[in-house]
Amino acid sequence: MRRMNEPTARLKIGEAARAAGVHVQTLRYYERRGLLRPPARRGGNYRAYDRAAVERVRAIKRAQRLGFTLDEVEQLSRIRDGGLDAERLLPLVAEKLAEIDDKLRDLRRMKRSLSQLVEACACGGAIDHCDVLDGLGAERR
Amino acid sequence: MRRMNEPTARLKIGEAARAAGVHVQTLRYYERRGLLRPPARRGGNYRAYDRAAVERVRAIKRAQRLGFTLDEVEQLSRIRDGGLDAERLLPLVAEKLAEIDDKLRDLRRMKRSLSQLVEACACGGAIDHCDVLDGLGAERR
DNA sequence: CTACAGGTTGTACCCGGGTACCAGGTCAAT
DNA sequence: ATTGACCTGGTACCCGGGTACAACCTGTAG
Repeated sequence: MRRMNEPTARLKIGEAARAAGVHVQTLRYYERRGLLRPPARRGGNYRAYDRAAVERVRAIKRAQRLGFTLDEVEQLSRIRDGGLDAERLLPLVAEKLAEIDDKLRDLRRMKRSLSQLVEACACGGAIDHCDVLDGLGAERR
Repeated sequence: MRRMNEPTARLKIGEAARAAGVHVQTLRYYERRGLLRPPARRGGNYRAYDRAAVERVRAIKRAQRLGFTLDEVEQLSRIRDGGLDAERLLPLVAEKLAEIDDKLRDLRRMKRSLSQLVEACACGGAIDHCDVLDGLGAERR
């Protein structure tokens, strides 16, 4: 019996792309960029992806949504593969944490403004200092 | 006496750009895109910006940092200029609020992961499931 | 055997958001 | 009157992150 539990799935590129929620070309693009190690090949020279690759792609997209560039994702992974050198890792991560805090602050401010706007609208109201575009037009006016 | 308090500053483009923290070409680009109303002109056909324009640019940059595209900023301002039509405004804003919540969630998750990573490093440690890249490599592994 | 979906490499293009560069014009100081 | 910093419009280019297209190959179903 030659069957372990899920012996590394072997997805074709189209299947992997669907599984990861990206386009086929995106996978090839990541490979070209060095973000994704070239997968094994199987019959017909087809790329054979495993689940881990799919997860990695999902992770990349997540990191991207969080404001990391692909270059930064690359750095992070290189650091990890190089054994997580703390000396190199910490500054990078600290910087990212600071950025994240900035974004959190801005987003919270924005959320407050938008919520106020919605409320004002709901109250039928004249929103003359709407705080979102002239208001998003000024820190404070 | 022909002097009110700050009678709308009249900044040249370079001054306005410095004040707003962007490049001169960015102001012209925004003008071309219709994001910035063409400012008055003064002697020598120079653009004459007032403080409000500068504030608007700062606001645009803020909105952009929050993940709004320039097109969206345009929409938001058009809505506002059209008297803040609640029917049109609310769906757009609601969508943006949802997006903002998503981003907040992701950022908080990321922050947690990165903080854990930093701590683990500080403890000198082997961070094998570092939750940031294979971990940022997998939701849960 | 043929059709057809879906692979392969390669190169070119697109979009958003700027940037760079050019060949002048302008204004203030010297 | 000249110099230098800054302005003008116009056009071309760059970068990140894909996307499209061409020309060919593969493997399964009918």
